[in-house]
Amino acid sequence: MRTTRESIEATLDLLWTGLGRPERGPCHQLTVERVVDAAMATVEAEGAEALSMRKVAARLGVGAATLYTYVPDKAALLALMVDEMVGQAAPPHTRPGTWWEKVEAWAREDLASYRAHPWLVEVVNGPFAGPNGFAWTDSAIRMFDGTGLSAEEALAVVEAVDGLVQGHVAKVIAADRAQRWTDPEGRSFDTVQESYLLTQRIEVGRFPAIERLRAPLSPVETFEQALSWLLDGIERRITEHAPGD
Amino acid sequence: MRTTRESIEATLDLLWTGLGRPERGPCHQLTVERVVDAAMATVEAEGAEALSMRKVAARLGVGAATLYTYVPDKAALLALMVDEMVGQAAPPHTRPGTWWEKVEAWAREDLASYRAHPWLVEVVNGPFAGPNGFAWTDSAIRMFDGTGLSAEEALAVVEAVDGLVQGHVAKVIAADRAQRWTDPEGRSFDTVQESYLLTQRIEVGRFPAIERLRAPLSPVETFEQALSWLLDGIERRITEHAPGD
DNA sequence: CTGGAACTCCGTACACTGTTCTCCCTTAGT
DNA sequence: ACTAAGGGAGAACAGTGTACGGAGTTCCAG
Repeated sequence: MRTTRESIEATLDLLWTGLGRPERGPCHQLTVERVVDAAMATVEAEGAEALSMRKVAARLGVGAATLYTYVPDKAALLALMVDEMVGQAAPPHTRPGTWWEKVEAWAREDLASYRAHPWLVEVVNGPFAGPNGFAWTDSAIRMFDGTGLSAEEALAVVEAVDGLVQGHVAKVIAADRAQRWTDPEGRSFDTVQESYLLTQRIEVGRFPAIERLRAPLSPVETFEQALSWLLDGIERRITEHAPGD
Repeated sequence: MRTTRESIEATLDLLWTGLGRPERGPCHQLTVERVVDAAMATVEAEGAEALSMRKVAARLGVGAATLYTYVPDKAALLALMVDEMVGQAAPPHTRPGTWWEKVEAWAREDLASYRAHPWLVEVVNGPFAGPNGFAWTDSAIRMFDGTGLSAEEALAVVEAVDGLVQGHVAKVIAADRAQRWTDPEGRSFDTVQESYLLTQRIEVGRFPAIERLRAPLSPVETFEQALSWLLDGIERRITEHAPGD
């Protein structure tokens, strides 16, 4: 898992141009695409923590060391997986509606995609940018064509919304996991922790503001609120900035 | 790293009441606090990925298996570390100024704290809530005393801002790392990647919107923008909701 | 047609990881 | 003094990423 300069350039080559045929020696038995697909299948089935080179290799019917013919690193493999995943997302600027509707639809879809593929969260903020990532960012900036925002400002807005999504993703996924987990008697993690706290540990009056809570919002509802507030603020910025546009 | 019901309850006991003296057998050589402190020292010095039970044990001059007398799990140790860290943060509602100023100050300090202790990011969204976490949340809700917001809404606002912070934290930390990393010739990761892309791979016209970028904002500047937009939206909500308050 | 260079594939090995088992020895209560 | 509870820790287990070296394959130069 160590990053050397050689492996950086090898990874960038892989992202942008793929792997060429060898000029001598035996033909390739596999392709980079097949390796990436096998890695995606494993991670989809078993989660990010269970992704290992040996498992990917086993899925391809190949020795573990063979993967290093196609991919310099596990980090490079992850970068390829992320770019593949980004490539499957719809280009945001082609959605119908106003900039508000485009952003809202993209943000919701983004959250849903993270929930469906939780492994992405732990991996998406790697340092590498691939062609699909660039194409996506390009399209995202164009969501604000016609609003009068500069490209710089549009990118800042995109990163603001993306930041909000990613921040809530961690909470939503944690909540998903805490509900899915069950002990031998079938109780969820939340149930166990809540009953422990209520019956045993928390004295009345110790946390007065928390006691005022009656029906806290779910993480997804909180996300929807936060998104609308942020979009409100951005709208004010846009109308102030270019009122005649 | 497996979570069982026993280990959940043991962890909760540890968080809320600590570890009692043994009634028989030899005295404890260590305390839970010393184990947690040693773990914090290791993680502070070497990062989250390098934190291992053996290293913590070595720092205490003790065998690795001994730690399991004090702590049921690595997960429990991490939960204790997080609660300890949260306990060091200033209670948000005691800051001076309006709710806006309190939130802004807290958010900036939060971001700074994550940058100073990047290991927190990967660990803070665990399922466990300890006494310091509860106290902090309680204090955070109180930032909105006098605004007319209900406790539920106040909590939603807090989580919205926290989500924004956490989302940007990942980007800021990634940027920090990419700048700190250097190859044998002293070039940073960004430099290597950028020169690779500019000189070799990206044809003019492929990403027109990105080409319009002249001086993109830094991650921290983007965060400041996003925060002010979000606070704008929240202010609108507050004044609409309780205009006479 | 024949080296030999270049290359793929992969068994093995190394230095790690979290955790359990088992044994020894210290300690407190009776 | 005796017994049982329980702390301390060495060894082991099933994993991890990846470096190395050897075996076998393919192509090109002579």
